[in-house]
Amino acid sequence: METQYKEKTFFTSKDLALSVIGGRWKIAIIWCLLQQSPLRLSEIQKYLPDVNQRMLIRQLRELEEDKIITRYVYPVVPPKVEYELGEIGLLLEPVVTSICDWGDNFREYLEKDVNKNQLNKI
Amino acid sequence: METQYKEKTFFTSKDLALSVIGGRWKIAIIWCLLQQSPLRLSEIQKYLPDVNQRMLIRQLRELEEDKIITRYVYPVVPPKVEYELGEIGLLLEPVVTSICDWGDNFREYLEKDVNKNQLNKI
DNA sequence: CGGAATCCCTATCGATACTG
DNA sequence: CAGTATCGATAGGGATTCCG
Repeated sequence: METQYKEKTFFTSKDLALSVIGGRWKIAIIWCLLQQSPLRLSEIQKYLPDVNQRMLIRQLRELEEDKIITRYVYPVVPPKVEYELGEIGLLLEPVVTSICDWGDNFREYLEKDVNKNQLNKI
Repeated sequence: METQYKEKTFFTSKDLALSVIGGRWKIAIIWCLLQQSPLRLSEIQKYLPDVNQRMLIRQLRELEEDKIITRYVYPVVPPKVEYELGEIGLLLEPVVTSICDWGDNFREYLEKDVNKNQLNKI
């Protein structure tokens, strides 16, 4: 989902939003930073073990370009970098929450389905 | 985002949700079906001119497998097929709404930014 | 520690053409 | 109309190495 909003002239709200948060791991990253903030790269990696480092860094860069997150570099040795949600990024909380809520519903729905199938087998 | 929840044993709610609705065009498709339902393939294409037909069909199939949408085939010539949100799919309305709302906020945020930059140039 | 860089492979995407 | 088929392009991703 690397269509940048900067390149296009017109967007509906959903297209604009999806161009920014539609990336493969972006919602997951934002979820992390809503759980705890700021986070160092290595900490995000612990939250998201399935994402390889290169991808994670790419997605973090894109989010940074779009001002969703802020990246603080401390000039120390060894390096210390912290990521944090910006003003507009924090407003994504309802999006993440509604997705998690729906996930809960979907899980229940799946379990109901399993029960139904088990009943059918009797 | 073709990690199917069926293959994994454990998921957080967000991972489960993202495995189902995280696909490239799925939120957009669900958005369409919340605007109007049922919709024929050609009608969805009008809503989403940026999505090519093959991708659209693939994503529709995946959503169908996951019971998010229902596909009705009328046995007529020429073919008529209608897509509709299912019970659990309809519950995605808050997700889509919150994304659109955030898109509005982000647009405002961008415009503020433009103004700031213009002021800086004076 | 937090990356950048490289190689390399696969999955997904997208356009076009074709079909019942 | 609602799809398949095909093919080349691109994004995703793993592993490893190197650097300040």
